[in-house]
Amino acid sequence: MNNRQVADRLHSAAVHLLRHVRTVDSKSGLTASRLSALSVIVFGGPISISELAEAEQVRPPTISRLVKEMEWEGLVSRQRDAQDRRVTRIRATSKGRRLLFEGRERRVAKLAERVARLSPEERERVAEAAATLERFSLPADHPLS
Amino acid sequence: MNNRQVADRLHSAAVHLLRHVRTVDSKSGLTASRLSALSVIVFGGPISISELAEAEQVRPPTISRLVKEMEWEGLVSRQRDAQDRRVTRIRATSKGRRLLFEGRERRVAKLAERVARLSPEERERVAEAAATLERFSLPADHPLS
DNA sequence: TCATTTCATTAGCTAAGCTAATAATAATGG
DNA sequence: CCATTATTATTAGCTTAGCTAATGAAATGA
Repeated sequence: MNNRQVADRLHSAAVHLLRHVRTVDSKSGLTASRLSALSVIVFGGPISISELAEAEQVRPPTISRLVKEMEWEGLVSRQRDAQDRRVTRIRATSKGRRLLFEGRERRVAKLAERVARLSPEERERVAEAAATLERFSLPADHPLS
Repeated sequence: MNNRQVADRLHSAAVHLLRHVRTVDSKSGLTASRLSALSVIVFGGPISISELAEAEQVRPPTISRLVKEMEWEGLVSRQRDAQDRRVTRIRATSKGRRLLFEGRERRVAKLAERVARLSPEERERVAEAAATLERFSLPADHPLS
């Protein structure tokens, strides 16, 4: 299998994998985008809008609105940076942290059902590849990398 | 690594992988959803709206609109089923086939850049896992499975 | 036959991406 | 030191893609 074929399979698998896990989101109140951003905020510490946008590979206005909504819902809070007053630092509230873990758990549980169906050999290979993938699909300077 | 951890990594990798490849879509005129649906139409032969919706794991109205737009753009054509006149069969036009291959190529090329950066061992493991994943992230009755 | 079921579409809502324009602040050069 | 430029974030307004509910049209079946 050449690079292109590997890439093609990865692409197709990723698309369908996410469609599959998305089915549990209605219960959690956290969509894929929010889960992902919240995860960066929780684990990547207080972070600015532009840093968050870059980490999430989207444009600042997209994150700006996401944060506004999450703030409204009490999942995150903002604080003006004392050194540079243009910047606001975003951090997760305890409610945000709790919802992240719950929402993640739901998605991951859904996926884990399928992981559990694999043969031990397949599971092993997928586990190894997942580690590699996790590394290579993040931008080099992603806060979680 | 337990099932949950494997699943967690897969989830995270899939999210960022798709964000990454999405950056090339503006040039192709084919978004992720269209690429995916068109792919099912091209390889899964003439197919009804409901079959397509199930294959894509979305609701019929979502596919209905997608097909309407792709038809408008000359990528697919419809034909009433002679046996059951409620059903329309969708098939790709030659333009649709061409655009699928081009659009896919762009996304996949973007991904392949990263695949190419892996060590031979990593690449091998990812390739094997991709095959497994492709199978397991599709519903059992997906036309491409 | 007529009541029910099935397939597809339409209408209308939400979420999440984008660009362009604007406001506020910081940094810089004359 | 002030005026200009650059940076950070937001707002406005557009698009795409998901959803449910309601509707029309065709098939099925009691």
